[in-house]
Amino acid sequence: MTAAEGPADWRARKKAATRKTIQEQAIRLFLEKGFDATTVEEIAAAAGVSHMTFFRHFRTKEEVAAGDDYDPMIGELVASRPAAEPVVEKIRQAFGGGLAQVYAADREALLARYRLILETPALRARLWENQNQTQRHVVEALTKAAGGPPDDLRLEVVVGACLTAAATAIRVWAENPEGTELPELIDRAFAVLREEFTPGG
Amino acid sequence: MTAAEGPADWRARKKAATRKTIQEQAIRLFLEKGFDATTVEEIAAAAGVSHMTFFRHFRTKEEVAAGDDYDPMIGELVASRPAAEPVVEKIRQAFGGGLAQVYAADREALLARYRLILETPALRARLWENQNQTQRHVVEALTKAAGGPPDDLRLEVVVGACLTAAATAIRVWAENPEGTELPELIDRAFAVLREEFTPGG
DNA sequence: TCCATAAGGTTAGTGACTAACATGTTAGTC
DNA sequence: GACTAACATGTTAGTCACTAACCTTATGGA
Repeated sequence: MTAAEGPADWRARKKAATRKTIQEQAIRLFLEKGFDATTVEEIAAAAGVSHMTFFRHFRTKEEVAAGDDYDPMIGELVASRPAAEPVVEKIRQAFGGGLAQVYAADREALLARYRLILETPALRARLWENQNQTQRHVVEALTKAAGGPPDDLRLEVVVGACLTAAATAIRVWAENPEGTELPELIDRAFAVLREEFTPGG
Repeated sequence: MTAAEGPADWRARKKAATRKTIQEQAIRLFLEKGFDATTVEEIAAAAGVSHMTFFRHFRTKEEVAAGDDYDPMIGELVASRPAAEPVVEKIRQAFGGGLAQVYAADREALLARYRLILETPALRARLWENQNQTQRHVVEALTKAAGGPPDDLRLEVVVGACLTAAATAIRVWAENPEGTELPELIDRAFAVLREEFTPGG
């Protein structure tokens, strides 16, 4: 209770704390016993709340493990790149840069989370839904950054290919984290796009 | 009961007939009332079976609407292309060719099914899972077709980009079927890949 | 003091999906 | 022609994700 506190500020903090506790307990249990073998009831109990509170914070059991917290950020990063830069390069820089930070700060957590997702069908499905949503955000950001809406199909295909490349790099990394490091893999994945789709081919 | 009938042949036929009935009734109800508003119990009743029979034929409610019947075929089509052909061209030809047939025979059904899938979150997620599975099949087929396992990341990225391009074309088509026809869109999507990822930028 | 608000709890559902067990029908065997 | 194994299907009784309606509690302001 120092001084500068908004009206209902501590409420928000408490709510965020509850949310964080739920998420931590959920991830812990998922890693310990597997996603399917963990019930929402257990997660709620471990977090000291009722199962309704769980669902007030997360719409589904999948969302707590594979929710997408970074999505709006990616859109901004892409939009804030120099206008003259080619689309592929914008995405590559935005994505690579954003991920490098998470990677440096939290490599082990990122790895554990992705392995969990990749080995759980329900979470994999959810991850793709996220990727598609990211794609929509990026396409929207790029459309706004350019003048009029240029070529919908073109933009969607390019962004889709880039995100697929990035997702592939992450997948390959998670499957063999002892091998090449993630940033390097992302570089390589984008290099493949450039090399493979040349007319001289 | 003519003559040439395998031992347990008519069993298989009856089973296939039941499966087909369930699927037809399911799709009909999904299109009439929406996916979420249709219960498995209703589908089973409409098909004249119990809900257990439904689950013996389809593992989940999603599978009956967004199951992937063509997956093994794609693998074979890709593998049977001339070895010298670039990977992108193999996939483009295999995919384009296979889809053109379905398209010519069943355009309306294809459209209805895709619209249903695209407007239902649960089915969209399932569709992505399918695409990933197709990707695995194609990568496997190509790895086998080549000699040793060349570059895993390279192949995964290329195949992923191609399938994403095809999926984007289908999506754009389903969202606006009055516009450009699907085969044309697929051509364009692949053209975008070629044009956009050239080193010259 | 009293009331509005917002986080959380309780309870009673619905519906997808599973496991265990029962039934009828057909294919081969004696 | 009865006998049995195999198999598609049915019945029943669950578990668990998720929802809706309603109640409780605690804070912050009037």
